[in-house]
Amino acid sequence: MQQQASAIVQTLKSKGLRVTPQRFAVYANLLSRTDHPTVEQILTDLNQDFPVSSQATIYSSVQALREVGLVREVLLEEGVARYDANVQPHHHFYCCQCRAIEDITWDTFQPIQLHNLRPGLQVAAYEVKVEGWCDRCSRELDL
Amino acid sequence: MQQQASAIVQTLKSKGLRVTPQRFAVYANLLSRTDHPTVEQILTDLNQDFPVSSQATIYSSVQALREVGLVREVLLEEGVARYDANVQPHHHFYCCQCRAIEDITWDTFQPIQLHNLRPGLQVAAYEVKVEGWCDRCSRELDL
DNA sequence: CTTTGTGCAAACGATTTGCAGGATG
DNA sequence: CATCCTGCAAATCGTTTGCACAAAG
Repeated sequence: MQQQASAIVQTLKSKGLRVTPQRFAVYANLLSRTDHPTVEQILTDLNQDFPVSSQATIYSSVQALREVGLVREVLLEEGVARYDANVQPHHHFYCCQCRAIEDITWDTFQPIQLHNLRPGLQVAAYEVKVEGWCDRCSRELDL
Repeated sequence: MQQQASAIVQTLKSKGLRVTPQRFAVYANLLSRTDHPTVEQILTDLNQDFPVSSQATIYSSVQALREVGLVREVLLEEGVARYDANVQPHHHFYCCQCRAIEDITWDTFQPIQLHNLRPGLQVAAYEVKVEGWCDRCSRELDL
């Protein structure tokens, strides 16, 4: 998932997006991590050393990236949207304790029997959402 | 899922909840519908003819019902929490167009192969989230 | 009569929006 | 140079909270 800067620029252009330092930084940041950060977390990360982007711009960048299919929104807990540059279909594991989110590769599970759904429903996508405790948290809680 | 008023009262009491008109109304309302309403929608529905409850009280009722396991929160779209009195495990279908939510019974799909998950993860629950278009919307959109 | 719930309004936090400059293609 | 983006601040919207009063057990 790691890409050269020039490759990222090409990707953005190929989707018809103007390449700005802020948009580049947001997408590069999302590509470099797998923890599905919130806008707040991206903001903190980007502006760590010196100001790179404002919060409003991160919202709009994420929105733009989402509209062209380079980023997906992940809704697993109340109140915050998280973002993911991995747009390949995959499932999610959510730790109820530390709230970490972990990807589960698509072929971990056998395909769902969508033909068992009642007729009339048109399926665009699906995913399995698994909840529980990650290694560390289950150890700390003695499960 | 339809229950007598007295049965609802019994259920609430058995969970150690004080029975108030507002709490009763919220739970009865959730039991009577399968569309996973938001707090706003419950409020509108309850106060249709005459005032029954305030918004803040619905939030707190839903919270109380959730804590004793009579109601579950459903997060399928950004920005709003929806509530469901069906606490049996089941899956969800979400219509991207009209935003309707429909339950999918648990045995529609074969059990997920949880043992394929990487070791260390403790699973508490899972569900399949299916997205697409419902009958009406797929017809209107000519899919 | 003690404890808990209700309703109002104010507070909050995530997200959106309006708008005046500024940068991109 | 026309278009789109950025950043700021104000606005919005769902949800939470503080508090005085009321109701439940």
